[in-house]
Amino acid sequence: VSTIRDVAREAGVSNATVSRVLNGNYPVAPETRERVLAAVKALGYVANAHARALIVRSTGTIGVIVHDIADPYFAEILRGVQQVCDEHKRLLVTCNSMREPGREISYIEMLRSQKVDAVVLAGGYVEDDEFLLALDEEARRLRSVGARLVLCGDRVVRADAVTLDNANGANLITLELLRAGHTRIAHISGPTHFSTTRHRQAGYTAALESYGVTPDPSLVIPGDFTRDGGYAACVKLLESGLDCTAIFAGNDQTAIGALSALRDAGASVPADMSLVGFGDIPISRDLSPALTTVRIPLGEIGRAAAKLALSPEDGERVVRLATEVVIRDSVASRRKVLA
Amino acid sequence: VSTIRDVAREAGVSNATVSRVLNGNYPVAPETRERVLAAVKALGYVANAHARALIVRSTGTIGVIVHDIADPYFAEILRGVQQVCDEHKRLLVTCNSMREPGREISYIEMLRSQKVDAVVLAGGYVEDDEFLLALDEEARRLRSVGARLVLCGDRVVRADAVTLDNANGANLITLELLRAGHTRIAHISGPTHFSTTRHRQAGYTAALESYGVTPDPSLVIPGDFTRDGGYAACVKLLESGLDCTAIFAGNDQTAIGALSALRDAGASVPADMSLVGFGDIPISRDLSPALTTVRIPLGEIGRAAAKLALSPEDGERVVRLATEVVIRDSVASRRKVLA
DNA sequence: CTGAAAGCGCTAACAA
DNA sequence: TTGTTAGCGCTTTCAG
Repeated sequence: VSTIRDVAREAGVSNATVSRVLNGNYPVAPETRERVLAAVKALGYVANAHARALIVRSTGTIGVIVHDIADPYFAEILRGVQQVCDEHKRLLVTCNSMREPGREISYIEMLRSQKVDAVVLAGGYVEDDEFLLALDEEARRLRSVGARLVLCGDRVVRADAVTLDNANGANLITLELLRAGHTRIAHISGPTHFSTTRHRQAGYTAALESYGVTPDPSLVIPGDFTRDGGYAACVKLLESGLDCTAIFAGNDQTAIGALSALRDAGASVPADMSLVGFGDIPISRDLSPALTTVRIPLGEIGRAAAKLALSPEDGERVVRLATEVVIRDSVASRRKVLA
Repeated sequence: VSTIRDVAREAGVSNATVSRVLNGNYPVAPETRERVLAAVKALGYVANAHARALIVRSTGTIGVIVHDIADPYFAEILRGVQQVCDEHKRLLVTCNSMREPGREISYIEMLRSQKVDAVVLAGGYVEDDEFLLALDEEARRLRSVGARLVLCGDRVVRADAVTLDNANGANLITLELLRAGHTRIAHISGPTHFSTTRHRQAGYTAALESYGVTPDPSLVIPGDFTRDGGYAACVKLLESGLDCTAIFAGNDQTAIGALSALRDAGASVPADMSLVGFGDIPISRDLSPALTTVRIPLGEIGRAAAKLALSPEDGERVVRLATEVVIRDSVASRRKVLA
C-alpha cells in the first residue's frame, strides 16, 4: 500500500518530483531521477490510476460491449480491438450484454462513470424506439465529455461507425445458390428486431426476386444466431416436410447447428442439401464439408472500431467494410444433377 | 459533465445528501429523495467512479488475463467469469497476454494500479523461475492491499486456484485409445515450459507404460495449442512416414488443425487414423467426425475462479475440478480390424 | 531543476 | 434528517 509520498520519502525528494519522473514530461536531474526510480522499484509502487484519473482528462481506457464473449464472431472482433488497444497501451474493459438491449444501456452508463475514452458497441442493434432513443442520448453524453461511441454493424444512431453491407453479402451468397441451380432456398434468420437480421433477409429476398423466383415466406424459419437455435430451426425445417434443396443460415453459428442437425438426420451436405452461412468465423473452413459463406473481416472491424475509438478527432466518421463470398465445399450444383 | 454539486444545486440540497440518496445507506426523507432522483435523471448524472474509488475500499472491478480472447478455450472460461461478475454487479476488465509471460506481469501491475479487487490469471503458466518469482511477488502485493490473485490451471505460486488434473485426463484418454487396440499413438504436445503441456504429456506416457508399450519419443511432435500449430504438426507427422494409428492432440484446437490436415491429405478419420483432443470446447461435437476428447468444465472453471475472486475470505483456497472422457466418433477400434 | 500548495469529485465523520 | 468539512492520491500551477 505505498503511495507517492512513500516513494518521495524513500528517495528524499518531494512528491511532485516523483510525479515528474514517472510521467517523464518535465526536466528532472538525472541523479535525482535514478534515486526515484530505485525507490519505485524497491517499493513495487504503481500510481493509483483513480487519483490520476481525477485530474488527467484521459484514463486511457476504452470499453467494449459485445453480445456474447464466447461467440467466435464477437471474439474475433474483440481480438481486433484488443490488438489496437495493446499497440496504444490502452486498457480494455469488456462487457457482455447477452443480447439484452437494456443491459447495453446500463453498461454504457457504467463505462461512462469509469470515464472511458470511448465505448465500442459491437453487434446488431435492436430496432426499438425506446432503445434507440436511450442509445442516442448516451452517445450525446459521451460526446459532451469528449468521449466517443463507436458502433459496429449498422449505424443506427448518430455516432462513429464501422459498417458492413449485410444486404449485399446476403444477396451475393443467395445468388451463388441460385446460380448453382437451387430455387427452393430456405433461410434461417436471426433474432427479430435486429437490423442485421432484417438486412440479411432483405438481401436474400432481393436475390430470389432478381432471379425471378417468388420468395416463399414459409421457407424462412426464425432463428436466433446461436448454434442451438440453428439446430432447432433446421430440425423444424426438416420435420415440416418443406421441399428445399439449400439453406442459407443467417450466420455461421446457425449454419454449424444446421449442419449437425442435418448430419443427425442422416442427410448429407451438400449431396442432399446445400448449406451456406454468413460471417466466416475461423472454424468455418474446418467443418466437414468446409462451409461456403460470406466473409466478414471480423478482425478488421475490431481494429477499425478501436482506431476510431482512439482517434481524438470527432465528427461521426463511418468506415465501410466489404464482404465477399468465399466458396468452399458445402454447395452442390443442381444443374449437374439435372443433366 | 455534471458533478454531484450540480445535482445538489438542481435538487436544492447539499452534495452529502445526494451521495446518501445514491448509496442508499443512510436515512433520507422520502420527499428529498424524490427530488434528488429527479435531478439525477434530468442531468443524466453518474458518479465519477474514480473519485469514489479514492475513498471506498472496493472498486467492484475484477481483472482477468487470458492468453487469447478468441480461443474458445479461454472464451468459455471468460464467459463463466462474466456470468458471476454480472450476478454480483461487478465490472470485468479483460486483458490478452498473447501467451507472453512478461505481458502477464505488466497486466497484473496495470490492474493493481486500477485497484481491482482481484485478478484472475487464466491459462497455463510458463515454468520459468524469473516469471514465477515475479508472479509470486505480484500475488504478495495484491494480498497486501486486500486483493487476490486467482490461478486457473496449475497452482504454480501461493495463491487461490482452480485446478484441473491434466495428467489424469490425458491418462484416461490415452487409455481409451489403448483399449481400442492402438499402440502406435502420436502426441502433438503444447508450448514448451508450460505446466499444462508437461502434465498432459506425462499422463500420456504413463498410460502407455501402464499398458506395457514403451513410449517412442519420435512420436511426440511439438505443437503450440493453436489450430495452425496442430495442422502443421500433423503434416509433419504424416510426412515423416511414422507409422501410427492414432493421434492424441494436446488440446482441441490442435485436434481441429490435425483433423483438417488429415482431410487435406486424404486420410479418413477414424478409418485411417483415430484422433482425440483435450478440452471439449463447444465446437468439438459439431466436427465431422464428432471429436472424442477430455471434457474440461470450462464455464465452471470461470465461475469458480470468479467466486474465489469475489469472496473476501483469504487463505489460498484450491478448488479441484474433475475431467472426464467424452466418447464421440473420432476413434476406431483396431481390434475389429484385426478380427 | 525542485518544492509548496491547490484542488479533481466524492464519501464519511462530525455537527446541527 | 441534513449540512459542513476534511481528506483519498495524484498532477500541476506558481514560486523559488
